Amino acid sequence: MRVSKFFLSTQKEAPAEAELPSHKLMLRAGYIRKLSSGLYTWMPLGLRVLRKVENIVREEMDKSGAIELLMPAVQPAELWQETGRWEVFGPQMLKIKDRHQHDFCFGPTHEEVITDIARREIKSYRQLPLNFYQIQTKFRDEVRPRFGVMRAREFVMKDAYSFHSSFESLEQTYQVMYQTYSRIFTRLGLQFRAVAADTGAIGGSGSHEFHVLADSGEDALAFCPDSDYAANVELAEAVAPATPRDEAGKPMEKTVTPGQKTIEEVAAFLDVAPQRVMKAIAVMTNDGQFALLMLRGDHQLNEIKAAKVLGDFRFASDDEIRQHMNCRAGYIGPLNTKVRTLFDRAAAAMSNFVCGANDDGYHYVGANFGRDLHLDEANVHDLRNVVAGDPSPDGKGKLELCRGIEVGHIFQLRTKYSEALQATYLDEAGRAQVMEMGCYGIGVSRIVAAAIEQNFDERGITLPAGMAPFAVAIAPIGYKKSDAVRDAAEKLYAELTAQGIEVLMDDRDERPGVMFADLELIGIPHRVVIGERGLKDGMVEYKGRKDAEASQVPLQEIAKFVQSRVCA
RNA sequence: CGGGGUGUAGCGUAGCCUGGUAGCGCGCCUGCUUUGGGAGCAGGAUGUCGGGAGUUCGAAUCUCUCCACCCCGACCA
Repeated sequence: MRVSKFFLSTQKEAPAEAELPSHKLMLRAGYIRKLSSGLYTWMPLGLRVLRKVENIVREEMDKSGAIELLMPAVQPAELWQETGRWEVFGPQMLKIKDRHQHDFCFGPTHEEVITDIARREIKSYRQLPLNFYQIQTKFRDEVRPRFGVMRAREFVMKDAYSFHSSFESLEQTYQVMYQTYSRIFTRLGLQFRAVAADTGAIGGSGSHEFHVLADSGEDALAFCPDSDYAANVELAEAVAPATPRDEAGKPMEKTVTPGQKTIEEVAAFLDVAPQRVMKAIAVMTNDGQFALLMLRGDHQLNEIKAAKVLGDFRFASDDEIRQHMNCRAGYIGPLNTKVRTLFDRAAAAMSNFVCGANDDGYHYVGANFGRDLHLDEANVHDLRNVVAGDPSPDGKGKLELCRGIEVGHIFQLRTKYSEALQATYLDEAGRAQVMEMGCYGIGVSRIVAAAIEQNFDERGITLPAGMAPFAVAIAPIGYKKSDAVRDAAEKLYAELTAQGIEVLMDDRDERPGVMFADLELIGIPHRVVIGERGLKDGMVEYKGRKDAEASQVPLQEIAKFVQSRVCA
């Protein structure tokens, strides 16, 4: 490709709205342009990268035995009403009406449609297992689109759905997908980690997320460097402390703590460590029940874990706290109350602790279970986020934390959708059986942003070879003025192109600085500079995008040299 | 949805508090010179100052209102 025939639209300055390096660079390099919140055009250059990702995903999916199809983006409401998700999915689903006022949605996901295909087309256990996939545009009306294509409303996703006549078969395909995903992210040249995950709204049992590791990632991940344990912090189990509670010390005292409401304030005021203070969080469950969640002062509530015990809940308002506890938030404690109180495992292991006295301006000091309040083991749960240094749940070391960008997610759905939509097949005995299902997603467009988040420097994008928009750039200096330069550049361009290498020839006759800056910004892994200065001695210059120094290569050898670098 | 903020040329911004000529850098167009790290000189084009209403002799500037976008918290690939 020649720059003169292509469309580069680089910018020196990034729009003010962009925060993340990947977002800024994608805009500056002219990969994408924003149309509206969460809606982006893939410009010619960015589209090449997106297609690279798509193709690798497609190749590996095909290799895994999955079969590609393409479902409609627009879906009728009836199907979603069958599974009950027309209501459940909520405002994230873009609902639209056709000219007959019939309800449709722009598909946020395709379980309903594929399961409808399955129930119509699959009759016999002999046809199973099957794994269908598509690469397609989804729309989710995100509460807060951000970070460019990282969390866009319209995005490209690879989604696969498998159907099985037994759970064992589902588990097998799940394993195959796990390995396929690992291969895909490896081929893309990304640093990633697979973690055990919460199954969220889609439901089902087994689930893993694949994360590209990046400090700007929205998810916190816990992993054990001494074993293969890895889980999203949402899910990672905080095990109960191994050491037994200390003996109760001095008798409990009610202490004045005027104006000291937060854990930090109370701890500082009483001159104790925050982990000796018990934190109370007041919530209202969906059925209107008021409850207290007790945590160690230095720990954070994990709302997903709490919801598993309580069902959906929200934080109680100040009025509700006053009504049930007869005191302000900040002075709530577990003593002398009939309110339902749940304790985190670590909170339940505290002794001689500080807690609110359920009396404005007072805390108890030296409180102890057994002596001062009864602890019912049935009320002890894992309610907190793990922190670095917590023991690994597999008992093989200590957890570390890192951050990641979720780019893939695999689920064992089991029969949630097949049952709702009556997707059945006939087994060996001729009886109708509900199919087992799995589903497997990859955020294709998100991968591009995540990859850049992991691969950039002060000059621009440094994408791995598998994703780069072009493999090689040729920068001729004095393209119009010097016959020697132009001839050498044209010859190299023809030679490399004939080898099937994707070359971008900068024939704009721009000044060198402009060419270098552009070619580095847009992330081309290999660059050949051809100028009269070098040609006098029969030399041209080669520089890898991540190399510190350029090297001189004889003109006669440059084609072979580049070829070997590209194929390395 | 709640909280905070911003809207001035394609991009980045000054001006707003204290009302009176809309300015700068980059980019763009023309010409000449230049050609190994975002060139120099000369000339040029581009703004309903987010929309509407109000106050005022006069509004980018003050007031109200709507809209859009961004940032921080609950969802997801």
